[in-house]
Amino acid sequence: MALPAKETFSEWFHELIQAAEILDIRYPVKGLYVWLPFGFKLRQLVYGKLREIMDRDHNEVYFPALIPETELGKESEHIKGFEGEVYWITHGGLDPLDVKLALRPTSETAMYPMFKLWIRTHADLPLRVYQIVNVFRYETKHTRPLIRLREITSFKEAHTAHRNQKEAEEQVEKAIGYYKEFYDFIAIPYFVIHRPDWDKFPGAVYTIAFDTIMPDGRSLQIGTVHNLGENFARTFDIKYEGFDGNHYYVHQTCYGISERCIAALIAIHGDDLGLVLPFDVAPIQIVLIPVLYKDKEKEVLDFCKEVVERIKRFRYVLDLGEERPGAKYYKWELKGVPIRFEIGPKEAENRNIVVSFRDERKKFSVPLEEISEERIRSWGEEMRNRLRNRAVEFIKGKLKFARSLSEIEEYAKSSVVLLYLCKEKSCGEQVENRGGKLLGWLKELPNFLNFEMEGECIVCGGKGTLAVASRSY
RNA sequence: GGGGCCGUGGGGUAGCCUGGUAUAUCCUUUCGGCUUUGGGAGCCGGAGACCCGAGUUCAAAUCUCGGCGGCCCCA
Repeated sequence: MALPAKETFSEWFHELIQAAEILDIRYPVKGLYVWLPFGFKLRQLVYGKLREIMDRDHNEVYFPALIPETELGKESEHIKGFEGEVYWITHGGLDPLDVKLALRPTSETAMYPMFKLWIRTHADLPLRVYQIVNVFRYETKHTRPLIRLREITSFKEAHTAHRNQKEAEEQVEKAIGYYKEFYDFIAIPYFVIHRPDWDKFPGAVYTIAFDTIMPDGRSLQIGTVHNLGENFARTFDIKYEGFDGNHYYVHQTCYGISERCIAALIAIHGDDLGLVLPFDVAPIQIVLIPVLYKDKEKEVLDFCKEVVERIKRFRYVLDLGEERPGAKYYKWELKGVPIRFEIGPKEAENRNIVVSFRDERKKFSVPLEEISEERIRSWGEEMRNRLRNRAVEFIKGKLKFARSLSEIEEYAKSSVVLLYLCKEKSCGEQVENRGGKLLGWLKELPNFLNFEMEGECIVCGGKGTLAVASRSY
């Protein structure tokens, strides 16, 4: 009944997503999981924010899930990066297909043949579209719910085309801005990191990634932004007619976020009692627990109705179940409900309410008249700030700065390691040989860190930039 | 890529090594009833399991092989 402690992160996470009814992990295919109603609601609320951000200057589209082998294989770097993990449809009924069909591992090669048809002149640019779809990857490593999946069910991928490199660059910056806004909204701290050249997206010119830190000190990539340059445009022959009547290749970008954002949300904010959800994305924002005694039930229930009148604009539950109040507290804490109202005979008599916040778990009384939409929203806002501060403190505690290669080896076992490193591949390899993966170089310093961006390379002593290495998911 | 461990009610488990007990253990869950209700109440009664397939054997949860699934370590 009790959850494993959060210190045993793997077990805690594994049991929490089931106990809190996020996913049912018993689906009989490795790496595929079922979203339960509560989990799906959380997903919809989180992705609602992502959609709101995207809808400002992207159009939502839907492309087919099947990609012919002839298109998937066109861009040589791209296919090399994915060929080991593509699921293939080889038959229609009993007949072998002339051209095999891939279940999309990502949608560049589905979209770009159409981009070629859509883009004719500079007036068609910039083109900015996104879709939220499932993608399939045949993972051979350990699959994990929400983190390493064979069917990623919630891949938000945006694809853009521009007139020149400068505009593509600007789009990369904008994309980073969208993702910052998104992760700030759910109070998840992140690092914005320029991936090493040898670890960029297959077919990209360069890759910027968002990484956060899980409770066990391993890093989790929670978003990527790629500048594709003209690479795909040349392969798929995507050209536009410029002002001068000449034809030019477009410059493209793409950027994505998957349900790993939900994994980060659960893992970073949760505690020993279960989920802790920010007010805006909680499927249930307020729970009312009546404390019923014989002979006084009517007073309490009538007062509950008055309270409900004041909070009906929010997602609330009045829990009239048979359990005792204590059992209900635990149940709704497991589900991460941000605000709890306790209403018993004393409250009914004094016309006040006992309030408790999920993250603090203190109790205090508030007169009924003070319960208003503004008051509740400000509680939600304060809670987001507390969650963010707590997450930042946690992440700072998981960071270590290494001054030597041997320190990297020592620290990487349980922490994320900061170090100065130059861009030479041989120096990067030295770091990776010490355990952990080189995530790359910080594109910008997070506002919660106080470091110089430049320093001596930990390997060769040359000009280095602040870099990050860690064991990663 | 290499190595190891493990599949028993919805969840967690005992039994397996050394095959055989008249009803497969315990906790949780769930259903009915009584009783209770301010931090996981109690009592009574009921429900629910040996991953799949083949083999060995008089007899398989237990031994062997294969499949499927899960976990851990190393690269």
